[in-house]
Amino acid sequence: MTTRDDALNVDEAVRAVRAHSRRKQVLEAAVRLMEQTGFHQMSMQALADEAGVSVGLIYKYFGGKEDVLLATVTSILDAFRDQLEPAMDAVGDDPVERLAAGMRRYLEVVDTNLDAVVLTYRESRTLDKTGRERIKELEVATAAPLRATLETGIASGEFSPVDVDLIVFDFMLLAHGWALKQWHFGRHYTLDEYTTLQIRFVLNSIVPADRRARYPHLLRLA
Amino acid sequence: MTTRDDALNVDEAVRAVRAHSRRKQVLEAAVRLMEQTGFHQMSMQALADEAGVSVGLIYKYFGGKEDVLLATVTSILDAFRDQLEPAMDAVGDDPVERLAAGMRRYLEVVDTNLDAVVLTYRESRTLDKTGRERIKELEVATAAPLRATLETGIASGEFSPVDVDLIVFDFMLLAHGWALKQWHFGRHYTLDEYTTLQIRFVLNSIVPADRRARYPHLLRLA
Amino acid sequence: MTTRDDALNVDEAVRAVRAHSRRKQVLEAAVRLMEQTGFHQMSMQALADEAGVSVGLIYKYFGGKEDVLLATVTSILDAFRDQLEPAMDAVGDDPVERLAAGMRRYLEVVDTNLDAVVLTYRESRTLDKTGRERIKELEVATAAPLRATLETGIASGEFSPVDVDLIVFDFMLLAHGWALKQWHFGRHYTLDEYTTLQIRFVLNSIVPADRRARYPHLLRLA
Amino acid sequence: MTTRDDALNVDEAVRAVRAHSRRKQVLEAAVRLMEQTGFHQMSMQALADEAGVSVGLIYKYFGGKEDVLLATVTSILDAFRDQLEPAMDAVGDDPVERLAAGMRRYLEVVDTNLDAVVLTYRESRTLDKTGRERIKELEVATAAPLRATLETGIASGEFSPVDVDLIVFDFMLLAHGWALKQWHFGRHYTLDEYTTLQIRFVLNSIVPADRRARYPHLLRLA
DNA sequence: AATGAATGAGTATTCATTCAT
DNA sequence: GATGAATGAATACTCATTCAT
Repeated sequence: MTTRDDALNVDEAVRAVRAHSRRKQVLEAAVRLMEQTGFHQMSMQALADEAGVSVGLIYKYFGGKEDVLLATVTSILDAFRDQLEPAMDAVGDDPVERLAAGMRRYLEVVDTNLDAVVLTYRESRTLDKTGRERIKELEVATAAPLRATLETGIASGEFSPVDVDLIVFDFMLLAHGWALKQWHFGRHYTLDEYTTLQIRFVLNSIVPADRRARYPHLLRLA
Repeated sequence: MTTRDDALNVDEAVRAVRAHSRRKQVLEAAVRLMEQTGFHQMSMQALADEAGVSVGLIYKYFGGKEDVLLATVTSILDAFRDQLEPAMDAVGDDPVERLAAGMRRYLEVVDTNLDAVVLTYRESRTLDKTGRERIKELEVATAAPLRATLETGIASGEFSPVDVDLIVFDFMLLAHGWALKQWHFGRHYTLDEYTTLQIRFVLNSIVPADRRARYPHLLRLA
Repeated sequence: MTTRDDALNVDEAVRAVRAHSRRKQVLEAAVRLMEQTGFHQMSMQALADEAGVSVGLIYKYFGGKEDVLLATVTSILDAFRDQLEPAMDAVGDDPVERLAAGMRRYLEVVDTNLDAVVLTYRESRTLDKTGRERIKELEVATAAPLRATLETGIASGEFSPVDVDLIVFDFMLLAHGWALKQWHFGRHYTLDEYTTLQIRFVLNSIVPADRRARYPHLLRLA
Repeated sequence: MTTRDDALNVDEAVRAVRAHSRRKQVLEAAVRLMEQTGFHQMSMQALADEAGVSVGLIYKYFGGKEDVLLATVTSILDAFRDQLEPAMDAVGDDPVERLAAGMRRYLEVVDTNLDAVVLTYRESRTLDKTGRERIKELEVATAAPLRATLETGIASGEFSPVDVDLIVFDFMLLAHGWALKQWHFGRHYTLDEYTTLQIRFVLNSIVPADRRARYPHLLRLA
């Protein structure tokens, strides 16, 4: 490889890094604004001001307003995907413990992205068909680790033979509920309380009665 | 009271009826349109066309576009409020049976208002503070019959001493999930299957193990 | 027909008249503005101001900016179509006299629409395919009376057996030239001089030498 | 003059050549793009891409977008100026032959610059006053050889005593017509047919009847 | 009561031009 | 010399709302 090639590669790398940082800059501003007012109320000018760039530049890095929305929602779902598995691996092999750890981390991510989660529900209809499909795929993929543990646990008897798909989506709904009904839950529970109660609610339903005594820290009544 | 007064009253009554019917006409059109495109995409002209009235007339019956939204969402929540209690009364006094019947009817209402339920989540941020408060109150009020039965059942031992408020909101989330995740659930379950599975999921968690045998029709595995 | 129907028809008629007058109002303003600056330089806001209406209203009567252009150009071509034949009929049956009269009137119309004619050349590429086709058809149709007289005259020997289509287009080019090269011709000739010279130029070429003496008022040297 | 000065001069020469080649590169790209879409639709970015240079560089060689247009149109008119006289000289001294040869070559240049000629008509109003004056001067200068021959011929009796200026402009209009009305003429004639017919049309009008027999190759009917 | 013509503020997007590297 | 990232002014079009009839 010649020096010239090196220079080119360096240039490209620099550009890629800058592009990524610019995108992040805009996406973070977008989340901040959409939290307050929603996607439709957010003008591109306002977005530019909040991000500290010019309007025109946003169009260099995004296809348009809708593309900003898609990227915003996608980046949130990526956060779920990247954090769930490590958290579950950290507690060992017991399916019940793993599931509980996954749920807890899931809720932590929801809590740090409260408005972004709400956004996912509010604005998905705004996206075009392709965008919506992408989101749905990601949402399913996001919960894969929970699904896997549930299946393992059912096979080895730690869980009742429940409908895996339903339970996973149910838990996601309850977790998203922390964001969706924040106006209610936020007034009555801390995140920790909410997490503990929901984990107990789910496990109570799917751990066979004769095995519950093994998980007093998870299932003990308040 | 004179004849003239009577005439006036009749006139007033006629006017009131007509006004009510006009409002309904517009609201139904609004739901149809918002289902397809969302609130922001719905123009007042399109609403007028769909409702078969003129634009100007809508402003006689509603304060503005946002008021149409508020009225739309409110009318949906009213449907919940009006239908839950009768359905529960129809099955007698047993708290478990009553709760199950309430849940089933709740899900039926969700199913006949799929898009309207989604609307509730999508557009609530669009409303002003007053409107949002009104919606939240209604949503809480809507579930009151379920809450009451749950409390009764806990007091009499039919249910474990769970957190009532949480369980009620959890169930509402799961019920709304039928609409919110229709793209997923609609492909995998019929409404009846979804209902049966969710009722079992909830009851499994909150009916004490030693009482479950009494409700084989609700808790028997599929 | 009932009174109600009459009322409806009257309403419709009123609306049609108003619509036509509004369109004319806008088109005249459009010609004034495009004369000065060209189509692309004309903003819809400026057009609205010049026409004395609001921006929104223009969109009630026209599909968009390009539609305004199409309508403008079309209305000019209509003027040609409506004026040529009467002027030719007024001078009787002699083909040479008829042709000369047609040319003269054609040039008068060009002169009263100087900028509009230039517009036709300048902005036709701006129109979409359908629009361009429409313009071309109209332009051909516009010259139909000239074409007919030329054919008649060739058949009866008043004209040499020239290529009719070419001569007609040639004359149109020369007539449009009064507008297109106004910066040059306008400085050297009056409209009347230009007309006389061009008619003589064309007739000299297509009237057989032995018949020229019959038209001293048209062919006499200056 | 020192070696150093020589080196500088060589540098300057190299730079001048490169600059000239760069300009040509951009102008050719500009013609290609404007042919397709017109001046206003051509973005500087698109021009840079088509020319294979960066946007910034265009601003080194041209004052701005309008300057590119002026240079483009000017370069086309230069082509006319450079080619007309040699073609006329090649056929000898006879004014009629010279004029015919000039017309033929003029039309050949039009044919190889079809879109550029149209451009001249379309975009002239886009230029500022100075630019427009420059174009007009060039256009007059362009036809100088035709004008000269016509004057010579009139003096020596080969041509009737016509208005020289008018005839020259008339011929230019007819020649430009091959480009302006290409949509019509292109379908009915080849370039050669069009040329022959137009030359005959003009000469028939300006060569005295008693001299026409001398030019059977130019005036014979098809 | 009912209409729909008219308004004009609001907004996504484009693009000529500049300038740090 | 050469690049292309960054700017921000400009503009077509939409649509909630009003009001004369």
